Amino acid sequence: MAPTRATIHDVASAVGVSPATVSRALARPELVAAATVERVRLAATELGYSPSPQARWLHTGMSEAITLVLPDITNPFFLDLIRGAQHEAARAGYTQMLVDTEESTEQERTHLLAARKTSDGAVLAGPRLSDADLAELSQLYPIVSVNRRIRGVPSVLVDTPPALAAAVDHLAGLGHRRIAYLGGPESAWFSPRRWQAIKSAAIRHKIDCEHLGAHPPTLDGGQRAAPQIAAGRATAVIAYNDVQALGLLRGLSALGVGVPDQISVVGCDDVFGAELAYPSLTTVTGSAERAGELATQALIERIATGRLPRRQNRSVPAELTIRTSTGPAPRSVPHGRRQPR
Amino acid sequence: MAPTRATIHDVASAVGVSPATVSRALARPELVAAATVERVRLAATELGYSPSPQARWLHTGMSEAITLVLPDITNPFFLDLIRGAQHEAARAGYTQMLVDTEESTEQERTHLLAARKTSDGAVLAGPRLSDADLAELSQLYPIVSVNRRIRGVPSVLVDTPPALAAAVDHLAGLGHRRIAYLGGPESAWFSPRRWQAIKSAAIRHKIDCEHLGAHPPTLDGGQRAAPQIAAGRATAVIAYNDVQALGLLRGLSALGVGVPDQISVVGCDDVFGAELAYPSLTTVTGSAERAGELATQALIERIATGRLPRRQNRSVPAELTIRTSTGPAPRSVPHGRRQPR
DNA sequence: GTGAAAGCGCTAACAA
DNA sequence: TTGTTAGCGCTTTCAC
Repeated sequence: MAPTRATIHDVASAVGVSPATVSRALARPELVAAATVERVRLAATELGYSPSPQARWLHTGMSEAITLVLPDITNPFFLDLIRGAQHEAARAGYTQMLVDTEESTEQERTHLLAARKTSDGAVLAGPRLSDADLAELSQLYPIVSVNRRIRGVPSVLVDTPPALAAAVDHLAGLGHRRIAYLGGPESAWFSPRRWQAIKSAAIRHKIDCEHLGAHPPTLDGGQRAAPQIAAGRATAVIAYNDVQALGLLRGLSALGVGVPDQISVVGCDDVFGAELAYPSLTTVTGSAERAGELATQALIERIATGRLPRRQNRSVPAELTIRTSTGPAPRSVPHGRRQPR
Repeated sequence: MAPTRATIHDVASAVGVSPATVSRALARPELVAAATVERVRLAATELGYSPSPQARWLHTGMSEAITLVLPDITNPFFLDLIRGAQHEAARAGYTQMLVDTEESTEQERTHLLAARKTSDGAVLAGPRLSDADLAELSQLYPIVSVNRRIRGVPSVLVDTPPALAAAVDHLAGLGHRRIAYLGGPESAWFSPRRWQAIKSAAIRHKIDCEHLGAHPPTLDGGQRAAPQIAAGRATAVIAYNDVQALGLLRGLSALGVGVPDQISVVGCDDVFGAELAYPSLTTVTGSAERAGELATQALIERIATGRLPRRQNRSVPAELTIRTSTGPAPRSVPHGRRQPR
C-alpha cells in the first residue's frame, strides 16, 4: 500500500545531494538543474517521501489546513456545505478539519482557539459568538462566515429573503390572509432577516402576519410548535428552516390537522428529506454546496494573500420551490382546530 | 477574543525559568516544584500559551489528530457517525479531520496517503480499497473500519443482518410470499451479507426471494429501480439502504404504484427523513453515532498503546422499526402493475 | 528541582 | 547550481 516514513535526509543520501537540494527540487524546481530535479523526484516517489506538514510549519507558519466549524451537524443543510468546502479545500491542497459545536457558544470559542493552533483559518457556519468577538478574532486569524454578516469578517450568504418574499406572494396568491412565521433560535442571525422579508411582503399584500417567537431549529422544536399553530388563526406558516418545518409537519399530522388543507407550511433550505416528506415541503432552495465553495475559496484567498478577499460579502441565489405542503387557504377560517389551552 | 501566538520562551522568560521547566511544568508537573508549576500555569494562561502540536510532533511523532474517511457524505447515515466520532475524538483531546472520497477508490487511496502525514490514525467508513491493501495499510498505520470486516483490521459493525431477518419475518407474517432484495453497489461489503440474512430467513419461511442486482446507494439509484420492481412479481422489496429505499418510494409513487398496498418497502439505517417520508419507511435502526464512538475509541486505543485494541471486532445492535411502508400482501398477486418491457 | 544542550524534519539565508 | 549553516518550538537526556 505504501512505504514507511522517509525523511528528506533519506532522499538526499539516496540521490547523493544535500537535504537543501532535495527541498528545493521539490518545492522550487526552477532553482535546481533539471537533471537533479528528475533524480530527486524519482528517489522521492521510490521512497514514498513527501515533506511533513508539521516540520514545514516550523518555518512557514502554515499548516495547509482549514477548519470548518458547524453549529449542528445533525442538520442536513450542512451536508452540502461540507462537501462544497471540501472540494475547494482539496483543490487548493488544503486539509479540512471538522468541528461540531452543538449549538454551544462556549464550544465554539474553545474549538476556535484550538483551530488557531492547528489550521491556517476557519469557515464558520452560522457562528454564535458575538459580533465583537468575531470581529476581534478576524483581526488575528483568518475566518469567513457563512449565513451571517459581521463587520470586518468576510462572509457568504445564501440569499433566502427574496425567495421568502416570493413564498409570501405565493401564499397570498392562494388566498391566505393570515400567515405566521415560526422563528429560529435567538442566536440565529438570519432569523430576524427572514422575518423582515416576510413581514414586508405581507404588508405589501395587505395580509396579516405574526411572529410566533423563537424555537429550536430541530425536528422537535418544530413539532412542539404544532399545538400553538393549530390553535392559532393563521392559515399558513413559514418556518425558519426545513428541519423545523418537517417537525411541524409531523406535529400537525399528529394533531390531525391537514396540510395543506387546513394549514399551509413553508420551509427554508431544501434539505435532504424535504422533497420526500409528506406532504412534500414547499421551501426555499439555494445551493449550500456553492456557499461552502465560495466561503472556502474566500478563506484560502485570505490566507494566501494575508489580506481580506476582494469580494468581502458574497451571496448565493435562492429561489422558491413549490411542492405540496402549500395550497389554497381554507374557505371558512379556522375550522375543526383546537382552541388555545 | 484571544492573545497572539506565544512560545514556550515567552512563558519561560515571564516566569524567569528555562523553557525546559515550562515544558515539564505543563506536561509532567510531578517533576517540578508545585510552586513553580503554579507560576508557569498562571503565566501560560496569561499569555494564552499552549504548546504547538506541530512542534511537539517533531519529538513525539504524534499529531493528536485522526481522520475520518467517508465514501459519500451526502448519505445522512454518516451524519450521526461523524458526530459520534467527534465526541470521542474531542474527549480524548484529538482533532478530527474529515474526508469524503465520493465513492472513489482512488480518492480513498490518495486521502489515506495524505492522512498518514497529518494524523495519527484513521476511521474508515465503508472503505472501498481491497482487503489486501487495507490489511497492508493497517500494518503501517492505525486504522479502524466501520461496516466492513477485514482480517487484521479492527472494525465496528452495525449489526443489521438479524434485523433484516426480522424484516423478513415481519413481511412473511403479513402474507408476502415473494420478496426481493435491491442490492447495493458491488463495492459495498455489507450488501451480500444483508442479502444472505434475507435469503436465509426467506428460506426458513419457505417464501420466494430474488436478488435484483447491484444499484447505486443513492436516491436516484433507488428511483431507477422502480420500473423493474413494478414490473416484477415480488410484493415486497428490501433495499440495501434507506437512501435507496426512499428513492424507490419516489419512483414507485411516480409510476402510480401504491405503497404498501401494492408493494411493501423496507430500508436499512433509519436515516434522517426515513420517518418523515410518505409512507414512513419501515427500516432497520442502529446507532451510527455509537458506531462512530466505538470506532474512534478503538482507534485511539490503538494509537495510544501501539497495538491492536483488545476487542478487535465490535458491533452495535440494530432492530427492525416498523412504520407504514410495509403492509399486508395484496390479495391477488400483481394487479394493475406494468408488464416487463 | 532546574538548566544547558542537542535534535526532531524542514527551509532559507548565505557562501561557494 | 549546490552545499553549509542556523534555527523554527518543543522535548528530553544529562548534568548540576
